[in-house]
Amino acid sequence: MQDNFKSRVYKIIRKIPIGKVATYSQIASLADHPKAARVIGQFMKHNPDIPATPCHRVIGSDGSLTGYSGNGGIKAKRQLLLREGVTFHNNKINLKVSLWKPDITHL
DNA sequence: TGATTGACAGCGT
DNA sequence: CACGCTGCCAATC
Repeated sequence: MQDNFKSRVYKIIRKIPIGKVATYSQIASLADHPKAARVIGQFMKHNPDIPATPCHRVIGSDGSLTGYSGNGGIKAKRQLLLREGVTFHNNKINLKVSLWKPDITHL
């Protein structure tokens, strides 16, 4: 188990529940590298564990879809999220409703 | 070892 | 509101 930034990112993404989405920046922040949002995208593109890493649940800071190397590209990504119950607003996701909340450990 | 890349973010126009 | 440029970071070639 390496504490590589990469592995950590994957772990975080795997924790994203269905019907929710997380932003690159947010994941990067959870991975202790708030500025490394771009790197997240690179790991996603490589996507070493497609079934385990729902990269389609990772979106831009605005709630807009970016990238996606899958078949259909952005369109497919949008469809996938819609299918999971994410509320879209034109071409953007309603973060107010669908943004994933990283483990609320305390409280 | 060094340089380039890239699925972002933020600010300015 | 839409588009463009710059800054940042780790991985990959």
